[in-house]
Amino acid sequence: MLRSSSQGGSATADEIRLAALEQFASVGYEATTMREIAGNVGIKAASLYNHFGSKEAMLWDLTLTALNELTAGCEQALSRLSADARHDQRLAAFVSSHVAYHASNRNQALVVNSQLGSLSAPHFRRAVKLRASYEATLRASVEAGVRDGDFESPDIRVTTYAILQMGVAVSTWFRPDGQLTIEELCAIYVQLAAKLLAARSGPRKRVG
Amino acid sequence: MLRSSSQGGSATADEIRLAALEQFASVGYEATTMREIAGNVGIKAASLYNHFGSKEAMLWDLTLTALNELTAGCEQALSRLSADARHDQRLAAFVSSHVAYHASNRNQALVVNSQLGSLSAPHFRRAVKLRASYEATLRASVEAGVRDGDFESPDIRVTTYAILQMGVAVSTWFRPDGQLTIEELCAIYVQLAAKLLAARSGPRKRVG
DNA sequence: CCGCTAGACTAACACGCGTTAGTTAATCCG
DNA sequence: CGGATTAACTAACGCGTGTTAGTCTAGCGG
Repeated sequence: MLRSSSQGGSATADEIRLAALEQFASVGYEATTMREIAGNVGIKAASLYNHFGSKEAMLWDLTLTALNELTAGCEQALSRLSADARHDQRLAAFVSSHVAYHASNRNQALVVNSQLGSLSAPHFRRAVKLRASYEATLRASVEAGVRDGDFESPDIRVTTYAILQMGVAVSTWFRPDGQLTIEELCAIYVQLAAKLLAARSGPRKRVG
Repeated sequence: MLRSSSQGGSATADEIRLAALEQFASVGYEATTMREIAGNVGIKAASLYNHFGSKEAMLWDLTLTALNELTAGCEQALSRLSADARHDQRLAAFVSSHVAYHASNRNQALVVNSQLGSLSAPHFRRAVKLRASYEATLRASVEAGVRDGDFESPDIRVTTYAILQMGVAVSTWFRPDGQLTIEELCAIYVQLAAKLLAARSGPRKRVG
């Protein structure tokens, strides 16, 4: 009875992921029923268990891939920079990838940002750790910039949260058919983050 | 059988409000059971119906008072300014009251910001309207400042959301026993908002 | 002092939930 | 071509939900 041995790869599993994600994002995990998810895929609730061991397993699957994609996007963006890139360039790279993710993957972002509490305790802890390490990446960047005098901030931790959070909020109001393209949006947020961290004297010249 | 005629005023009703608010904020409306709320008050679930007509009525009660208090705080802060206050002063007043509310009333803020979707459709619409008018207050302030050249922004709407959202996020991480007092916190956010909207040339002198 | 009301209680209902068991039709591999 | 596997199905279970009905008791006003 290894019902749940091959969890994951099939095309149906991806349809389920999509349906679950949409439902979790729009009404929340607790308010979503297995029968609704199944209905949106075109199967019966019991058949979901051929692909996922439980409802919570779906949420965990979605959460994990979302957090991994978010982190990967950020690391990729930073790795594209030359090793001696200026602080404002690193900041711009992070913010741009952050905002792009939250605009392109609104449902994933919504789930990660408001349904984590429905995970089992161990999964919740792992998710929080992943998110914390993502946040630490930005904080380190901000700290370095402040240390070198390129940035100025009344409070590094608070400012880091502010930058992250204004990007996260994009997932709640951005619409792809709206007035702004994702590229324009990223550019705006890069400017906003730069202003938030602007030093009174303007950025220093790098001392090679 | 006018069970629900006198909804509201008693001391028990307030205990219920408090218990429901805490539960809604910490695990969400859908995951909260009437038996849990009742248990935290020290009564049985059925007795809740002597004070509130339904579970949704509790959420609506909490939502409405939260939105009203938020709006009232902001209006009060703005009304304390002299009529010819500078744009940066108006901005500071708004941001300060915004952040103070979200730091002092974390549970209320959390409910308003992530449980609205569990309201009935009519109540949901009213709540969204109230929140929109609150947001419009800030937007108008930003627009006026930009028009007069005191502020500069790559996109007024996006910047308004950014300011609001970085304040909202305070409710998710602020702890009253942490390193920052609410006053310090407000001061930080006032500075951040000012930097976000800073004009390259610095604020103009007012032409009286 | 008595009747009324407010507000607690117990008991129960109808329903929907996540999940399991067992079965059946299609599809893939040797 | 035949056995095994995949993945759908129907049926059902046990439980917890929001809510209602009806009862009991303490306290207040006339």
